[in-house]
Parts: sequence; C-alpha cells; structure tokens
Amino acid sequence: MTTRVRFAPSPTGYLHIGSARTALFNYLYAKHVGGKFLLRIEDTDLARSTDESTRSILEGLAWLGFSPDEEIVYQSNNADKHRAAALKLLEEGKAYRDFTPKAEPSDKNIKATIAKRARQNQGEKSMRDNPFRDLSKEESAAKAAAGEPFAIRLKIAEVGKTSFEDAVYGLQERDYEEIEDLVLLRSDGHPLYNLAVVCDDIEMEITDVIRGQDHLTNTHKQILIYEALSIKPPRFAHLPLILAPGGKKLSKRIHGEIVSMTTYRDHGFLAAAFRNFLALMGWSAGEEKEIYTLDELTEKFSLEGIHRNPAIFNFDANNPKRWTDDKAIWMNAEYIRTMPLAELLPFVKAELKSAKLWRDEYDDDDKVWFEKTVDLIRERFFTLKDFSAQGRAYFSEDFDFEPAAIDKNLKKFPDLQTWLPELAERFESVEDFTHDPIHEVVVNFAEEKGAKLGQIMNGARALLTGLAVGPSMLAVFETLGKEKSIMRLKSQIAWNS
RNA sequence: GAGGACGUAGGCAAAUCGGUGAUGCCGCCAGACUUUCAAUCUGGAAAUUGCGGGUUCGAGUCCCGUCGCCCUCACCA
Repeated sequence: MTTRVRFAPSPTGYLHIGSARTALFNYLYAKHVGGKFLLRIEDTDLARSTDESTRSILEGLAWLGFSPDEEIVYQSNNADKHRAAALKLLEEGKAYRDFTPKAEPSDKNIKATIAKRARQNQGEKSMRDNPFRDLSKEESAAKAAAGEPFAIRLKIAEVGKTSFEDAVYGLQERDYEEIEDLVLLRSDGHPLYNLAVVCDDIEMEITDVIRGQDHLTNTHKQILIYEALSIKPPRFAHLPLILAPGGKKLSKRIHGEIVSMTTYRDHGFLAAAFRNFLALMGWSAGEEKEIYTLDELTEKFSLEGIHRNPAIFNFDANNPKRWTDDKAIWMNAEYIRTMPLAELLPFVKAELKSAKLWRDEYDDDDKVWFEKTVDLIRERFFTLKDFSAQGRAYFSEDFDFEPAAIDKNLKKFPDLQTWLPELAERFESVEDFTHDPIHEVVVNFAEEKGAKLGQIMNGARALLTGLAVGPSMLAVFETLGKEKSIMRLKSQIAWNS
C-alpha cells in the first residue's frame, strides 16, 4: 500500500509557523518513502473560515515549495458524506440523538468556561449520564419526527479504553470514562471536526496522520469513530509544539505576523533557508550538520528523528535586529552567501524589481558587472531585502546616508571635505581603474596628507555607499567604476545633511 | 479540576546495550584582519543534564517523588 499523508490546515488565519513545519514533515515523510503528499482545507466551520485565509495558506505552501500530489480537498464539500456516516452510526445504534437544547456558547472565554465546568463536574457527573442516551429507537425517532431538534452523539461504551501507538510519543491509552459522548452532528445538521477528519482521512485513504501534538489526546476520540465505522485507523505521529520565548504558547493573536509564513517571504527570506531552519525545529538526523538541501532532508528524514519536547522559537519584538529567531536569520545569511550565484540571481532580480531598482541591462550589457556586484555584496547580507536597502547605492544614485556613518567617518574629520574631492581628481588620471592602481593612488594620497589609510577609506565608504560598513573599499571603487566614484567623492550632499 | 505530554548552557539540537574531562550550531565575549563589519578567521565564557531521592562499580540515559511548563477536555477546528 502506498503511503499517503495529508496536511490539513483550517483556514482561520494565515499559515502559522507551526503549521508550516507540520506541512514540511508531512512532505518530507511522503517523499522519503515515495508516497503522496495531499492537502485538505478544513473549512467545516464556515463562520470562521475565510477565502482569504485559504489563499494565504496556499501562498505560504507554494512559497515553501510544497505542492500537493493530488487535487486539494475542501472539507466543506464532503459535508453530505459526513452526515451520511453519522446517520449510519445512528441507524446501527452506535450513536444516538441528543435532544438537550443547545446551550449558547459564552464565546468570550470559552476555554476558561470549559475548564471551570470540568472542575465543577469533577467526580460528580459521569460522561454517560445523558438522559437521551438510552432512549428507545422508537421514542427517539418519534421525537425527531415531531420536529424536535437534536444533535447526534457517539455512544461510547461504559467501560474500556482506547489505545494507539504514536510514532513519536509511544503507546497512548485513555479510559472511556474520560471521554464524553462526543457530538458528531450538530442540531442544524452540520458535521463536526472529529467526524469530518475521520471520514475524510478514510475517503482520502490516508495511511499516516502527522500533525501537531495539540491533537494527541483528541486522537482517542477519532479512534473511537474509526472503530464505530469498523475501519482500521491510520498510523499516528504527533509533532512537538513550537512555543514562543519563555515557553509560552505561540499565538497569532498575541505575537502577530511573526508567526505567519508570508512574513518571512515578504522580509526577504529564501524558502530553502527557512525550510532548513524549520526542519531542525523538533527533528534531527542525529549528526552534527546544520545545512541541508531539500534532497538531503528528504533522504534523511524519519519519524524516529522527531523529538518529544517542544521547541522554542526565539524572537524579540522590540529589537529590529532580532525581530525573528537568530538562527533563522543566520541560516538565511548562510544561504545567501554560499549558494551558487546563479541560483541567487533570480531572487535578487525580483527584489530589485519590486524596489524599482532593476534595469534590463543587468540581463545583457551589464550582466557581468551585475553578477560580480551581487557576489561582492552578498557576503554580509542577511536577507534579500538587503540588496535593495543596504545595497541600494550599487544600483541607484538615489540612496540615503546613514547618519551614524556620516558622523563617525566623515564629519569627525573636516579635512575630508576637501581631501575626498581632491582624491577624485587623482582618480581622473587612472587609466586602468582596478584594484592595484587604485590602491597605489589611495595609499600615496593618504601618505601625502599624513592621514591614516583607514580614515580615507572609511570616509570614501560613507560617501560612496552611505554606510559605515561594507566590502573592501578597493572593491567598491572598482565595482562602482571610475565615473561614479569620482562623482560621489565630489558630492557635497552628505556633508550638508 | 481531570487526563495526556515534556524538562541537556540564553535558543535549536547531539550523546550506540547506562560507561572516559557532556558534543555541534545560533547567540554572547575577546583577539586577529592594522579600511570598516551584523563579514571572515582564531580563541573564550556559559550546563552540579529542572530539583530531591533510589538502583548500580558507574545514570543525561532506569525507578520514585517534587517543581515547572505545555496540550486536551465545545452542538470550535
């Protein structure tokens, strides 16, 4: 039997970082064993699901490069089948009609309400004391025929326990006493999550369910549904959660866009780098290696390498430099400076285009220059955004001067205001404007003025790039070329800023 | 409240059947590169493996307890 796994997000927000990792692991597992990776949108809850979320999730997955091997399944399209399954169980006496009037949810603090109720019922009520549980078939049918609204609940046996072997967490057992007769179908005929998931997984012939640990205890309920339906449950593998700094829950509401996949795309992350980072959250190949290509991940991935302890995703909302996990940023930088240049170029091109810095000559006449320049500046860049931000001066005359750079490297040495234009004059006579000749000119110039070489170089850097840091100035002069170097050295704009 | 998980340096991880000074990466600190650095190179600090017991010649690895943290418990998904 071929392995079939699915990633099943509910479209109530964008693609969450934890969901993205779940998708990754599903994808890797499927590819590792030569199975199929499927996608199902769990939009059963029409009130909360939005098309925009679906779009955002699809976008996030597309960015990460996980395309499903079969058509996307929309759970809402299967509602009739879910209903039929509930009715079948009712017919077989494995479920019953519950005529208890539906309680209006207090909505606000629903979790707290549940916990509170559980505390109060503690030891008092049995999970099986529903008065309608043992209503005779005739009585139940009569009430229904009379138009009384009812929900359909699964009839769970009085004694016994469910158990399954989780591929990550091992043997899981739960006593029936602890499981309520769960609602399968709402009184308005709407199928509920657990029923829908089980029915769809059966329909899609899913062999392995790989999902977040938050579903671990709910799995028992689903197993009960499988058993009622007389279908063998799939294998389950639950993934440790990804937590916020301090071990707290990572939530969209509290942490905002930091948890959204599209944020990383929009902030200049390479999908390959982020995938790599995500793969190391909760999984390891058991070796001292950090950088893996998708193929390597696919080859090495196994459920056995998944950890049981939750991982913390680090970030500091108040620190622009640490807006997201350090290691993720480092990983991205590592990819930017070490990946084959040819693979990086299209990304840089797209970035420059979106910043309106792209010129078509970069693809023909200035191709060599463009490639050389990208190769030079990528060395100390962290995200694709840096090419249009810190790298702006390489592609446009319209760039900003960083105040700190101007103060520290320029205004602190007033002599530079006349020296640098003077240096520009010397450049005029340099025929071969390359490393060695430029070096000679600058060294002689500094000596003549009795200045330290660094003083001249750093001042020039501030004027030519607007920044205090960057590649070796000789490389910058050469890259920018004679004409621009001279022009910028003479410019007084920075001095007047 | 009940049930279920988890707990190796600030973070992510490693450590075959329990067996040398607990390993790698990120981050941090320092030195070098005497042209910068959120680059590169080199070095360093940082963990009584949550805590307390127990088993053992020997425990991060097994057992018990304790604390912490997370998850689930809905006519949400």
